[in-house]
Amino acid sequence: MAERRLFEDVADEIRRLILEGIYPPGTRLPGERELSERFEVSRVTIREAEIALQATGWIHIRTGAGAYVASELPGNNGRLPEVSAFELTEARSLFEAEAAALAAPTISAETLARLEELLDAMADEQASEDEISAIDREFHMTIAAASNNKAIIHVIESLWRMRMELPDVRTSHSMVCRKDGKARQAEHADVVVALQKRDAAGARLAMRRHFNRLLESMLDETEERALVELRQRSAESRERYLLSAKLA
Amino acid sequence: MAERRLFEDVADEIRRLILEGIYPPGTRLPGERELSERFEVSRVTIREAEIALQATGWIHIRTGAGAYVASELPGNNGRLPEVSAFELTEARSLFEAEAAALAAPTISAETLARLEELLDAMADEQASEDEISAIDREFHMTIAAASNNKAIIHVIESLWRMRMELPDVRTSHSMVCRKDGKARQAEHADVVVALQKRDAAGARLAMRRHFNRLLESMLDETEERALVELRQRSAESRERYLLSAKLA
DNA sequence: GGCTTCAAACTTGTCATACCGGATTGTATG
DNA sequence: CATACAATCCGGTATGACAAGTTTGAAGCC
Repeated sequence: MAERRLFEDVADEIRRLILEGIYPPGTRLPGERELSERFEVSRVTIREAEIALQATGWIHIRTGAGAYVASELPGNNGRLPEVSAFELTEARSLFEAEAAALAAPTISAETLARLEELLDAMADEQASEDEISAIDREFHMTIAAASNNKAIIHVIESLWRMRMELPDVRTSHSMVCRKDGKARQAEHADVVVALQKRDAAGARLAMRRHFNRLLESMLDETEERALVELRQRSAESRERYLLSAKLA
Repeated sequence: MAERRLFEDVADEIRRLILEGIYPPGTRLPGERELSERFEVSRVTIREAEIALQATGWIHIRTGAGAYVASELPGNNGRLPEVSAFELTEARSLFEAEAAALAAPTISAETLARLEELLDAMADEQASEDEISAIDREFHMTIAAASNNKAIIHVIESLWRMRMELPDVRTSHSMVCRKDGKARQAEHADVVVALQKRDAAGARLAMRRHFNRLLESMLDETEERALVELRQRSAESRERYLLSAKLA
């Protein structure tokens, strides 16, 4: 069970000490030799821990001088913030709609052709959930890329990462997406049609409708889940009351 | 000056080999002993390089089995993409306008009061460029925060980081911002007025106007700087970038 | 023949020790 | 008082050794 590597434990411990303010930003950590005595590990292990911490931006090692706590802790930088599925979908609704509007006037024929291919691919009944998801991603990222703006592409990419990597969001989506295939298909098609017409306002509207429907589905799903829980709980209490009745 | 540490060179080299496809994702790297012979360094150094690569997500070390290239390379994840000042400003124009529109209906009196304070603070003639910049940041982030959507806040925060941390973008801005204080002041005030009226469309428009003016200033600046060779191209860019203004 | 078992071979994990060269610091010198 | 220098501290790297985990293939069993 304790199959972790030693230097990882040491790194976690040092990170903790930094977070607790024992070693505030900018200060110098004890030398490798002193730390190796304090943690009762070899100097090599301390070095490995410090190298891992340096690679992730927590400290910064100066040859011959010592290891110093970074002035700005990594915190959430690079990591994903904890957002709800609602927040994420709302943000995508706004941002991806603008990306589509921006792409509409200048989108190329090749890109439009690719989008149509993706529409067909997604219509395939016997595709797995993962495959569908990959196609969905490419559809949205293709439109984002057509905005021709690397900042926008980066933002939409990071929103997609939240969609895939945050557990709560992932489950929320997989619940909603299961039976919404048809609706999504139609909405995607609407977006493509607007793009084909080079209609910026239309593309924006179609993209917003897509996400707003998703938002509504998620709200329904939440209500449904709450209802199920409620029923289950009342069933339990019913049982409990019946039990006490029997006992009486 | 080139006093880099050995293990960093080794790590860079291994990273390069991975990127070049010599070691495709999922494959196993040669053992530490073999690598130490090939690079003509000790096994300790190889270990340090591999630990640094693992900490940044390039490889994944399995005790007793070997080091494997990560199936999904980190690429730019976490790091800032290289975007131009134009792209960034265009993205902010679209996204921050939507954030303001979203914030307008529900923004609190306290937040509005804080925004007015910030307006006054920015009007201060004798503030340094850095202070102005900090106030500017708080102004935009306060509005983003009022959207009450953590995904949106995260996105706008990362856009601000690009503004501050990408050298090219930074110089572009400092050139434009130097004499534009008055214009910015008025535009910020317009945004606040619209928010006070809980006018979503007005807030969106005011925010777009703010960034579009910035965009035009930057284009002018570019033209001035490289008048001869870039005139043709920047005219195209102007058309291209001002498309987003027309869409409003 | 095909499947299971298990030990040998290989790999990473950690350690102790040694020495080099850069950084710091305190002291002696002008 | 400022400067130069040397003692010392510290990180960087190398070597060799052993512990512990994984792979692999052959022996043995069904």
